[in-house]
Amino acid sequence: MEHRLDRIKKELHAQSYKLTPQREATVRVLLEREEDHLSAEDVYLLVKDKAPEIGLATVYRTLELLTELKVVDKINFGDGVSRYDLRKEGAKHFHHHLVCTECGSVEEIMDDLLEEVEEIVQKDWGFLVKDHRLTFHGICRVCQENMEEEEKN
Amino acid sequence: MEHRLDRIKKELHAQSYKLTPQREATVRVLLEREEDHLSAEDVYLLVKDKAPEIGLATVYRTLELLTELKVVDKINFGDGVSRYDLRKEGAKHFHHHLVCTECGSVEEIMDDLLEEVEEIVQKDWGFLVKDHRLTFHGICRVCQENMEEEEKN
DNA sequence: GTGGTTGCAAATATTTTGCATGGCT
DNA sequence: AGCCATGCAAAATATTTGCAACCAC
Repeated sequence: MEHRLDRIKKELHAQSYKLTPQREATVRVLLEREEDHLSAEDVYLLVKDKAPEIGLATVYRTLELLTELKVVDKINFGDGVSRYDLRKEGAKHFHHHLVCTECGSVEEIMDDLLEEVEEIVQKDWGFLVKDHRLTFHGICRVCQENMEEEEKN
Repeated sequence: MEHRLDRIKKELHAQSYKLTPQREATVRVLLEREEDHLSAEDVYLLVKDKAPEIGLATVYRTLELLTELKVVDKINFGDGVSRYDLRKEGAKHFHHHLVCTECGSVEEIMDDLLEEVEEIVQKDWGFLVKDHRLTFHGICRVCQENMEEEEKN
């Protein structure tokens, strides 16, 4: 954890930004809740526990900064809210998501899966791929099981 | 064109919705500008040419309705705006996009490309895939060529 | 008349910005 | 002093909702 914070600190410094207490508190929240997909508001509320004086605007500014530095990815699942997702260390690409249309759960997939597809896109469309976003919509294992249960009744 | 409009009309009727003049004008705009990725505001301005009395709220309501009926897909490229994209006729899945980070152009890919990946997801994660969203970010052919030009100078 | 539909205005929600203040070097 | 960063409030954007009026059957 501290190791990743240090890394982020270095990346900030490399661009002559500072790791202020507010920024540190924000990054810590993101590290602690890595599996979640927090909105700016979510982050704000969690950061307020650590640093009660912080303002929402600062959280937005910090998240924007972290997005620029590619420390987080800004994602959007179609509700009106942007969510922020920490990049895995050393990950070349953004990871994928499985969004369940029944229960709304979001599962992450770290495997790349798209290497072949990217090659096709580069070859056939002449498009130089830098990153991707892949989200599957469907029904998660748990909801499938629940639906089978219901059918029995 | 009329054929597709008819189809949409039937789908509306099947759910006891009507194809009002406002809805028709909206659908016509979407059909005419199929290659584009229009925001609600964009659609509104275009529809106003055909039906000047229409209100923005009606456009939003129509687009929401069409999304429900799976006539259009609501997408989001990360700017704060939702865009609406007509489903290709008979398309099982949403098509993919290539977003150029240099010039902002958006190219569409109709090929499926993901069949194998979906099988993996179903098998390894027990997730029943219904649809997907895939967007590649990178540099389009034209911008790549421009960048090569510049390097020569 | 009934029920879905519309336009307008107001309300909401999310994100951005202006500006005076504060902290660090 | 100079500069980046912050908090607050106001502004800007995007979208949704309440409601009276409207239209078609």
